[in-house]
Amino acid sequence: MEREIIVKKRDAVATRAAILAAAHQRFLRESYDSVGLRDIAGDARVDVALISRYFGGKEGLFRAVVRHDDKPDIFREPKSVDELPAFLAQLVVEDADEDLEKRMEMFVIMLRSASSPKAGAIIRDLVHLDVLGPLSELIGGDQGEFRATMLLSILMGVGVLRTIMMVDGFAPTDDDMAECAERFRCLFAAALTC
Amino acid sequence: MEREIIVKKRDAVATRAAILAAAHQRFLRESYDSVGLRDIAGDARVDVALISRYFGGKEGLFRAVVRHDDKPDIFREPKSVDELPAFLAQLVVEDADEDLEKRMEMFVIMLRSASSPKAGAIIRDLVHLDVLGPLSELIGGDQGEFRATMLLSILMGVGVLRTIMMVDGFAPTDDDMAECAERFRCLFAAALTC
DNA sequence: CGACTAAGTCAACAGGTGTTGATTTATTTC
DNA sequence: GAAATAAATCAACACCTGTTGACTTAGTCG
Repeated sequence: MEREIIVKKRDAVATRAAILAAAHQRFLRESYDSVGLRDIAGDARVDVALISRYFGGKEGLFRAVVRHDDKPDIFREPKSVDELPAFLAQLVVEDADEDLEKRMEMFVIMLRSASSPKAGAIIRDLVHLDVLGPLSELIGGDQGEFRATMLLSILMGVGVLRTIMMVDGFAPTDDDMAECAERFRCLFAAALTC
Repeated sequence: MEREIIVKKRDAVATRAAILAAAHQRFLRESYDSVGLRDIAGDARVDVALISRYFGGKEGLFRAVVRHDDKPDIFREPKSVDELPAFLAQLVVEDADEDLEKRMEMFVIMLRSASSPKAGAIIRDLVHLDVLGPLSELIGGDQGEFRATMLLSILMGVGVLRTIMMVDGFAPTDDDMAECAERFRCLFAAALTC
């Protein structure tokens, strides 16, 4: 009986993508310092050395992860301030829409590794440029930056409690999901008008 | 010329306290995985081995840190729901009161290490028992838990943005600190009534 | 086919991690 | 003062970390 050997075609871009995907999943669940390159390499079924080769090192890999995927360009969409609360509420509550969920993942990755010295610097830049900037610009006014920070605080806080601290106080499981969304819409609106 | 030698008295409880204090400061600024026991030992001017001896290991030390200090018993004080928004706003904005600042430090420590596998478990327990429990009990009602989670989300979010992501959008430096506090009071009140 | 290049493998490195045992030193007790 | 006990030190341990260089293999082009 011959043993079946899986021969993987030699495809640089494919393995690069595999590494990137595996790293995304790992960084989504653990912090930068907790994740080892050998863990990622194992998931991607790839030799460890290839990571340092393709991405220049762990830091480069992390940078590639947070820049590559659907980055949190949530606030780059042409959206008026009026519909912002409802949009954000949907973003927080909604569970079905895969696209929105993908976008929230980037927030989780950022939250998880924000306290690591190396990853933190990368993340801080990303927050200022790609999130806080567009959001405060959208809101506008002299209090735009303040209110943008407030909105982002709520967003981050919900993310922290839910996915990192595993608090299930929001419980969008029941059919009262619409009610939950309405509550968040109200809260976001308050943050804008306070 | 005789070299001055500092002879440290052999005091178990004193060195234990020194280790605890050094660990507190380190965990306040970096994540559980980033901080090394040798860093802490160096700060406390103590041999590394003593840490594992006194606290049973790194995990035990971290547990001692988050349990020992002025734990976030913020919500254990007999406080009515009515004055809760103003109190939380003061907690967020106030910079002078050293006591409140000390209490917020525990939140930062929790946020920093929440994503580390080992420290995360310890923190999650702490959040549920010492923070979320009393807070939702204070608020009461069938929506108490939901609203408690909302309040804590804002609190956590502000902490994340400020001390970890280093976003200075709130800027309580100017004399408009009172205005800033009022904004937060309004936001917390909205979270309670939404 | 043969040469060339790109892709992947292997092993080892240098440095850091938390932890433990044996040892020495100081302090207290008889 | 001598014995006993607690406190602190030292050195080493396995283990894991990211990274690098040399090597082997697969795919391609002439």
